[in-house]
Amino acid sequence: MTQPEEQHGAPVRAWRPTLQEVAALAGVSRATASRVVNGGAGVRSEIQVKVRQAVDELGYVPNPAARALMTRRHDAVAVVVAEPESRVFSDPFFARQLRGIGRELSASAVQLVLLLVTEAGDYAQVGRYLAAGHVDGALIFSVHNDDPLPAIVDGLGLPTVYGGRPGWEPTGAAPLYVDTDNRGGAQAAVRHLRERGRQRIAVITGPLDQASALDRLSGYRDVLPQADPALVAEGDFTAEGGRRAMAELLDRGGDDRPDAVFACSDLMAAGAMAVLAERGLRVPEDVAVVGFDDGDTAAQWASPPLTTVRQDIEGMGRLMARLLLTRLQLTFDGNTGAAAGLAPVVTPAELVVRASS
Amino acid sequence: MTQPEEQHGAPVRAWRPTLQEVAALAGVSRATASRVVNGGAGVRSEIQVKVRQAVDELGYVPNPAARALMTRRHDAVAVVVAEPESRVFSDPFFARQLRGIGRELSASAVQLVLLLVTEAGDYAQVGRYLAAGHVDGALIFSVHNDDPLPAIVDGLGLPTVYGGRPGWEPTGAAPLYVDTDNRGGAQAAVRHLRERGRQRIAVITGPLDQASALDRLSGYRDVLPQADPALVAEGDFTAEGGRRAMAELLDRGGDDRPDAVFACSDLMAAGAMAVLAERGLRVPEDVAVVGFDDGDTAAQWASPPLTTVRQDIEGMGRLMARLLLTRLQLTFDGNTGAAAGLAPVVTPAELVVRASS
DNA sequence: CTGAAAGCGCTAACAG
DNA sequence: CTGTTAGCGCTTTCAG
Repeated sequence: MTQPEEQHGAPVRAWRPTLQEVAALAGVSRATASRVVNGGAGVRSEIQVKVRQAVDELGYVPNPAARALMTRRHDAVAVVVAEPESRVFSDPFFARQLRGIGRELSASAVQLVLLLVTEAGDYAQVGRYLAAGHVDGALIFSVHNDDPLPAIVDGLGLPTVYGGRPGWEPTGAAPLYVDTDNRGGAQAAVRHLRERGRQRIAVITGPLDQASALDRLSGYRDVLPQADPALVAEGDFTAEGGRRAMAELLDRGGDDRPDAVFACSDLMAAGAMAVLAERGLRVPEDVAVVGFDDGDTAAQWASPPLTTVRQDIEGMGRLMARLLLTRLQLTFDGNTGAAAGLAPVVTPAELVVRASS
Repeated sequence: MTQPEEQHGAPVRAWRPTLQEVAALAGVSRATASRVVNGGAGVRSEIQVKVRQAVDELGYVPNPAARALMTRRHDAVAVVVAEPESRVFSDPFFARQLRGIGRELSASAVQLVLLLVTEAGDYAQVGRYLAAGHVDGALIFSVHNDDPLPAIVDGLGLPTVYGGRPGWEPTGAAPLYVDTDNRGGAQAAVRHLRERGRQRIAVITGPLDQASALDRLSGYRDVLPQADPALVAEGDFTAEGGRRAMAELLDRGGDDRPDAVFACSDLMAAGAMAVLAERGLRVPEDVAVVGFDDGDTAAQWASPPLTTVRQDIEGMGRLMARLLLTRLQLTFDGNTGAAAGLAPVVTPAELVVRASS
């Protein structure tokens, strides 16, 4: 008996059948067995059946390490999420995008490997992981302007798709990304407030080292180029940040307070509304509020329900995955992708009017 | 020239240095190079230096596939999340636990592979993935009573830790899990409402095929064994479910409506509060509300702020990871773990009183 | 259409 | 302490 005796019920299946044994049982060579396992192209169907029987009988599952060693493919992609301010996960935005990605990948039997960057030191670890060639490609989120990741994947030549337009100057190949029309959405939001007759429209921005935050601010400025600088407060996409920014806006103004505020995320809008409530200001009578995201929770459960800019978040996730997958396919075929007409995608952002404005 | 000519800036580093070349450059054998790369135990420090220089010079990174083929370890664990009702990601609960797990694993340089089960068919895919031996262990969340996953990992003998007590009868070894004191927390919540003088305390439960939901309901019944059955409504942990359940409770009662409600998740509490607001019922004057989770968003941003049962969500995630890691270490040492005194952990749940009750 | 042979890059005995 | 020798399990030319 070579198997160690178990002390408990669950048998640790330390030993797993190999292709060799499948071949032996089916009475064919390893090579043929391999062909069948990989689709069976060019194998007599009679033999295919025998091999598949053997596979079932033995419960054979290919060893991915061995396969990867040979093929240099892993059928896995990394999703890299940097959350320096531990923001990502309190925001449903990312979660929904992740779901879209998961759906799309699992349809192609490609594994999703989630890499969380929590502390600065993790960048090196993630870099090593990617450099080791664990995965065939990467999806990278919420890149800040000083983010080391783009340089890393660029240096590695790892096929990558970004979530949100990366704000850095492209050095090598043009980056592939999926983004919302942040600027257009912001314009629509601000225009809406103006059309409602609001005179002093404030904005609570996201962190200004991120392209999405900058773009939304640009949209605001497009519509209100002459706006009082005191109407702009920087937030960080979190509820707490929205809270702080709103308080700041109110404290600044004296009695010339804003009569509307465009918060660049729903979470910040929620924070802002909490402050307004505390100060006895009614929404929308005294101050109209518009958010951005429509990532369910915040917008729909706020009272009053939040007017916001909707993006198809899950769809963006799917798109990212799809883009990467075709890029990988092309790479495998020896094409770099850019040549094949792969290009960034910008999805529309649509204003949804509810009671808060 | 064997390397394909690049059409674009980014060089695809198709070729990567192997241990062989590191050894050659350092003037030692592969074996020695390998030893150095793996810590250098028992190698003259003089040679270690030479090898490390070669590693740096060449930018060598070990090929994980080759290594796994040999060692049968992957330094990766799977996190399996089944979200049949697409609930998981709208709930900050899971996200925070994930963060705890990520922190703990990255401290041990163990990779986190996220497996999302979205549709019924995905179970087979996840099963195959786990069976293939991609990972050394698994963390499994939100097991329902008919969940096929426990049987799968059990059959595979894959070291596993559950998030939340699995509600099935243990067949093999006793399952390892990390859970909150759901029952105790629920008792505290209901007792609190009773002490506040509430007479008709309703409960909005979670999905009753999940242990956590059942345990919370048990806590309610512990305190109010004689409660009117009409005061119990089944929810599903989502805001929308809470909404429906609350409406049901109000419609049932006639003018004998509840004067308090214990919602078994914050999200459901938020839904319930929305319904109460719509019907012109004040919180807490007319109906007191208590939630469960304290997963930031919902509880803190509700108005009025929600009284709820707090659990250390991130800590639970860390604990799960830690438990699995020590279990893996033991497995590697040839021990099954149960023998070594590894046991489930139940963390405390503490009532946090805010304005809603 | 099938089999034989040659590794992919690495680690783990086993000698020296 | 270090090198030599065998593979891990799989795919993939290349003959037949």
